[in-house]
Amino acid sequence: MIDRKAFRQNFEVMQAGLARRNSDLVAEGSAWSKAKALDIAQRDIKAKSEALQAERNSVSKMIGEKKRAGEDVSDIMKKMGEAAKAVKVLDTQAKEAEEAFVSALMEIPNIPHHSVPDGADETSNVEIRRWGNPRQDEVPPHWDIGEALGILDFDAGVKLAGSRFSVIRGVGARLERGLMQFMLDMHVDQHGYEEVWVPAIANRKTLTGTGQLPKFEDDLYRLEGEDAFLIPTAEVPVTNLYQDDILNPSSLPIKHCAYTPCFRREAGSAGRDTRGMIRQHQFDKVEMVQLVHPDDALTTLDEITKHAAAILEALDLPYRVVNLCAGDIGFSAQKTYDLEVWLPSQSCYREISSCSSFGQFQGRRASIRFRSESGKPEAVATLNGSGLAIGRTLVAILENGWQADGSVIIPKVLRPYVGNLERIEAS
RNA sequence: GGAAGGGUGGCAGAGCGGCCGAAUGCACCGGUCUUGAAAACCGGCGAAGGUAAAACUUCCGUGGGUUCAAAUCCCACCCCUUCCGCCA
Repeated sequence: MIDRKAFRQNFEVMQAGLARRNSDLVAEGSAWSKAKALDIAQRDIKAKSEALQAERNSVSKMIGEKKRAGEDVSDIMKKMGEAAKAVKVLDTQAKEAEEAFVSALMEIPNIPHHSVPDGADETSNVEIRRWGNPRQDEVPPHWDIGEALGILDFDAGVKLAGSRFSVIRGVGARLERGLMQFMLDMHVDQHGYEEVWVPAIANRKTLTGTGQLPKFEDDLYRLEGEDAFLIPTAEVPVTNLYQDDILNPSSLPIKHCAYTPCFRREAGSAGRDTRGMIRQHQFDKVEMVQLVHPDDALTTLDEITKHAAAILEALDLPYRVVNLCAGDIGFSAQKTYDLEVWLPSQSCYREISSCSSFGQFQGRRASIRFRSESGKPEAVATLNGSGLAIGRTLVAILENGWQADGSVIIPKVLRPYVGNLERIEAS
């Protein structure tokens, strides 16, 4: 959620920032433009309501005092009976106005940081750096490699659950599990994160705190008969571990990593990546989350990005870092670096990790605060990054490690996790 | 699923329809004392909106109701704990 004081005081600046995402966001009829009117209405009705409440409170107090003194108060009480009704009406209106204002605010995305490049879509993203030597020879797509080796079974996924589900078998399954362990171990042992194991189901409040709700309900799997959803990312439960808390500043930064399955309906991506396991309804991911002092948000973003990149480097997978443009960053994000891994079958880089700073946007929504230097509670800054998406990592390993004889070389650091196996061969 | 009990400030835990945003203890912050610390003593200490600062308003699980006045009374819902049942 954007800061409501800043919304009033820096309206023009924020509007310009928002428009960098998409000019529709500040157009007539947008949540942004509605919010301004709703704020004025809200303040106006509240002032009226509060004045009347103040009067009711003071008269009520007086009635109590007079009664105790034995005086007759029936006249005043009769008069207050009328006023009480008016209070109720105004109070209801004030609550509605406040609610309308807040729900408009909830629909407004975060303001992009000034270091985020201009642009409407991914074509304007800016490459920051590259690592590794991408192979340029002809490599089959991972689904052919995986099926030939007997470790990927897309038909089974369809049979069991539907399209965009898959089954991993044998060494492939062990590799999926090994990747998860390897990534968690690295973040815990070398990057200083505390591992947490969290529910894969979250309630409405939790999903609102990180920004998936109310706007993106269609992207989530909702549980029948309950106001709860399957999580689309570990970011949701892990960040919300601290919802409604006021943290001691000495406890910052808080660093967590977690493995969870992730569930996405992919409502808007029909026809994209329909083959293979690039885009699944269910996938595995190791996520890093940090809660930091607001001043440290951007430096921490660099740090998280390095932590994610360290996994790719350890696996010897070529990648590049991309600074997403204003039109391409997510709803809650202030700034995002994507890590894109080289996929030789497609001769291009594909997203494998997304590292974002949310500034205080989520901190305000989820009411995660710390006691600031002034003694007043202030929203923390939150960040997260995939470290990494496991299914896509498996894809990258299959393609980058593929040999002309059809086998796949397993990266050295993973071998201890798969019984010291050096390569995957057809059985 | 059945039964009982319970949701109050960071925690524990009082609370008669008005004098209750709320006793008390712990924790925390500042001070006295001390070489330093502990103890003891003194003082401070919830959040949100609002304001230049105040005033003022709201918040005792959530939503409604009764009343001039609700943490306190009534109704509904949610959650937690314990016991029973079921169960990885």
